[in-house]
Amino acid sequence: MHSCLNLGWVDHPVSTARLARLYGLPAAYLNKQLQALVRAGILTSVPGPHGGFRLARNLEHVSLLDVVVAVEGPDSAFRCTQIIRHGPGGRPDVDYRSACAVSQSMRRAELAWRRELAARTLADVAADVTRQNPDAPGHIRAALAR
Amino acid sequence: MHSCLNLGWVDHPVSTARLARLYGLPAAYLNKQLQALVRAGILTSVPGPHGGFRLARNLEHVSLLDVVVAVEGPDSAFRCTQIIRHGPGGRPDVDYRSACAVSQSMRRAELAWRRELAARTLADVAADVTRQNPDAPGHIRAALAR
DNA sequence: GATTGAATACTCGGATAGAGTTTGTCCGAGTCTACAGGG
DNA sequence: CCCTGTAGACTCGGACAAACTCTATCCGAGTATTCAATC
Repeated sequence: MHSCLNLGWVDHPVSTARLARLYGLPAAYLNKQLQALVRAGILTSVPGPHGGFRLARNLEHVSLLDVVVAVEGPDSAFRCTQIIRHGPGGRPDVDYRSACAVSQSMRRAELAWRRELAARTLADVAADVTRQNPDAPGHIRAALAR
Repeated sequence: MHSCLNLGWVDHPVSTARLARLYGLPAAYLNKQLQALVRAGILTSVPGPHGGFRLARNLEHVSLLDVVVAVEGPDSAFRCTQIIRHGPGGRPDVDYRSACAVSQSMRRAELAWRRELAARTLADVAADVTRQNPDAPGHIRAALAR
């Protein structure tokens, strides 16, 4: 998310090494995550010299949920193992991921989490950043200038 | 959670082995989780023959969040590593777990999740179970009878 | 027959290994750039 | 002086190990029961 925000301040491709150096991160590892963002259509990659990553679309059109799903995967955090299928009164033909009352409650909670993340875009977060720390964009632009 | 619900149908201590046999679970592993629920004050343990676990308080007074916190631990699922502390414009004296805009948004989403879990008690879930499957309590009582 | 004592079986409780997922690393394929040689 | 070809360096991309968390297991401490011996 921070890398996406940083890319929002500039308008030219930035290499993984440059982005990683901002926070002292392992470049190869960050690259792995950025690739996931490319597969999700959030970033685009440019090979060769002067290449790197840039935003595929405006920050307004990228929700926090988009980023989370891209990095963490599409599976929900709570996974129902259908445990009561093997219990007394359990039927093999019922899908307890939707029928089990416990699973329903857990999914409802996770849905609230996702709803909150979906309602917030990276542009909203960027606005908060500039409000709280107006010279942050300048710092980032300077660090990412060619 | 299922074990707590099951204990809600009976009023005598039930051993780990009995509870585990309901779903074909490893008894020693379930015991570990039940111990966590005891430490959290949700269950009480009774040693010796005819011992086991029983509810420490009524299901109405146990929220899903209580169970989750007892088993998963008190730490939030999202942990801010204060990454921007090492970036340009980062200050060592600021706690970015509360100051960072990204962290704020993630925490807000997790708060929505916790709020949902806190608003729902095990008694609510038990009511759903009896509504959807009225003979489930009978099945469990029969399986857990001395 | 009632009581007391010890032995026994059953329970929880925390310390100890094994699998799975996340984190971190490496090298190869592709591409733009820059330079040198020739026209 | 301009053009073209080639070598080089830089980038992403996916395949490969290490660390950590979660899952699963084992054995010891404690307690109610039960049985037998005694009063």
